[in-house]
Amino acid sequence: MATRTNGKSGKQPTINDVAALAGVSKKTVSRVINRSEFITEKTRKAVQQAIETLGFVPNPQARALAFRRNFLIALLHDNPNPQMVLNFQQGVLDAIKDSDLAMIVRPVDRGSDRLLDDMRTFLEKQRPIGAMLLPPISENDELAALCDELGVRYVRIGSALLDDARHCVSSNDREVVAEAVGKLIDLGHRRIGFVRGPAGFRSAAEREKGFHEALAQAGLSLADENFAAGNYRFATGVEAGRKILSQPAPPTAIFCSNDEMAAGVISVAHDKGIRVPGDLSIIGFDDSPTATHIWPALSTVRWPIREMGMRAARTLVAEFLGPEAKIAESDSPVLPSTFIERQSVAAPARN
Amino acid sequence: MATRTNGKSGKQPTINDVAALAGVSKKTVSRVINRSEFITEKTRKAVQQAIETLGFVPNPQARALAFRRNFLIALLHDNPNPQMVLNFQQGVLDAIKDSDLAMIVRPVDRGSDRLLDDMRTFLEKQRPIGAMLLPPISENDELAALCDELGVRYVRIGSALLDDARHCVSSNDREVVAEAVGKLIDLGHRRIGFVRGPAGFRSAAEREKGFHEALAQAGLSLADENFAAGNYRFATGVEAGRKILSQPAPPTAIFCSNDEMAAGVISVAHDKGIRVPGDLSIIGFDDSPTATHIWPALSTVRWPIREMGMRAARTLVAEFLGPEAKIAESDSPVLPSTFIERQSVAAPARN
DNA sequence: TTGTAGGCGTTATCAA
DNA sequence: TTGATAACGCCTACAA
Repeated sequence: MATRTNGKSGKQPTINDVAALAGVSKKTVSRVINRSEFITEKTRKAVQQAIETLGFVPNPQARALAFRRNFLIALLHDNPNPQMVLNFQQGVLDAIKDSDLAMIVRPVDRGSDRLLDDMRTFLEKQRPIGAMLLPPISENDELAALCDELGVRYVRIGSALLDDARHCVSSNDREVVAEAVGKLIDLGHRRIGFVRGPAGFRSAAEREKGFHEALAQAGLSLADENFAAGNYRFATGVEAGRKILSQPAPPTAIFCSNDEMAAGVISVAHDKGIRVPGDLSIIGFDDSPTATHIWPALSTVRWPIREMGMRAARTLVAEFLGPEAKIAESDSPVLPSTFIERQSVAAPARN
Repeated sequence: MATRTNGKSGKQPTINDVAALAGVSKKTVSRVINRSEFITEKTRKAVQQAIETLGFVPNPQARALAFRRNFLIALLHDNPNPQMVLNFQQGVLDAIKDSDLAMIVRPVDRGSDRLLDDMRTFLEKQRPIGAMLLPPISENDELAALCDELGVRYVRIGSALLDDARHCVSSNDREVVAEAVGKLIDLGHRRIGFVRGPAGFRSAAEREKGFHEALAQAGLSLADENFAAGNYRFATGVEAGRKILSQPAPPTAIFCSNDEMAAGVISVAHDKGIRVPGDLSIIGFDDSPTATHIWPALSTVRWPIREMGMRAARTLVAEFLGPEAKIAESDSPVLPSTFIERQSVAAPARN
């Protein structure tokens, strides 16, 4: 019994239908699909023609089986912040839009002791071409090693270079925080508070370094009573605000390591009748929706997260995307962040 | 040449390896994998044994090819709000955690005139078992029809019943808005403003109905000057606030159809020196992160979005999940929302 | 440059 | 209840 080759049996047309219509072998069609070089322009056109008249779409499942690899890229994250995850997804999808790739999303539990096993099962089952690791799990070296072991490409997203350029996309948190705090100093602020992110997070460490760099450059230092450690959540911003703003002579400005904590500090200021920015300037980090929704609107740092998503996808699977997706050797894996000035910053009322 | 059947060639063991080790045919192994009934307990155990010693995991790509169907469920959304999308994803993943299913995510552009074509290509390529449509694209009947045509199951998420119970998961926006506005009335508010969502959105219409229901029940009505139409974005909340709060005798309370617009109204109130909730009570909708990040914290309505994600997955693919995922006939597809009281609501200062 | 034969790992068919 | 054989749709190796 010959393979069914009619294109009208109600099913999707297959490579056989295309081959029959174009009068070539299915291998030739396969070559056209996969952009092989060894094809005469003439046959290529004939095959293209047949593909179009039939509306043929290669079956990804069959390709996946033959290639021993799924045309998927996986996004692994621990939900650092929804806006970021979604913006990143958007960037990835911008990059793979016209390709054969799809994205699967996998939230993971960074705290779980089964994390590595879960990831192994997931990667073995899905066999994605590559995986993108968002912070903070991107900082986990064991995960990267696991990807290597399983032959899954990976890219780690971070606040600083976490790996070599082929495996990393990052922002420049340290630099841009130094710049932001520098602006506070230029405005005349001398007593500047700092709310740190959670211990063990690279982003928290980088932002802290940037803060101290700026202070050191101006010959300033951070007093213990102007420092608080949070965990990037609103509630810890409130705690930080209560601690720092309860002093008789609180600082005239506070740099918070993310917007959510900055919102917490601002809300304490409102409670205490401290005017922002009149009495207190505040800077956050992330440019989250919160930054513009609170009052006054928050000066903050914008991560180019959508661009990072696009870059991550290109770093991972450039050859599956168009030629414009190619990344030059000279392209840095560091995508610069931007300081955004809004209403929460002003010169200090008095010296 | 016989099929390679050694389990040690560095590759994953296949069904052949299992069959060889258990001394049965591969079809029998297949039956065990797929929980066929026509298997002696004895052979079943022998096969199980072999599966475990080999650490065999069925290859999803091969299954997908043979089944002509990918073990995927697709999440289609138009990014209504990141928190919601991510919470929904989380719910879906809760549901499919221990199954063979994975989730692919596909943001779409509701405005694009290629929307239907894009969706068709996507669904034909990926061949997911089912698709989940988030609002507002869930309201698009053509999309649902497309799913039907392609043999892809679907579930539509909405603010009200958009389809029959097998194709729908919804909240009860109308009721809960009526309840929330009822509370304002109980507190003594008589002049209550309303900021509507964008025209053409079912959620906006449902919330509007709920608002008018509550007013009607108390014999009140909405004055034109206390009404504004927004598009769910912060900026339109600001516009609405400017319009409604510029009157000589503005309302003592405003219901906003989502949190983002409520934040805009509150920010205008701050600008004008109108105290919230002293002079003006505000209620939002969504219980987004913004609701707790602004000052004062916003009374709002919480959508059970994570539960809806879980329910959507179960509605779609109950038979792939455990028996506990089964949905009874009597289970309503409506998951009730909850009114959350925070600091933005109080009794009016004077009558 | 193109085609033939065979394999990827699973399920379906139908006979035993 | 089980198994041999043929799909599923595409790709690789090798031959022409």
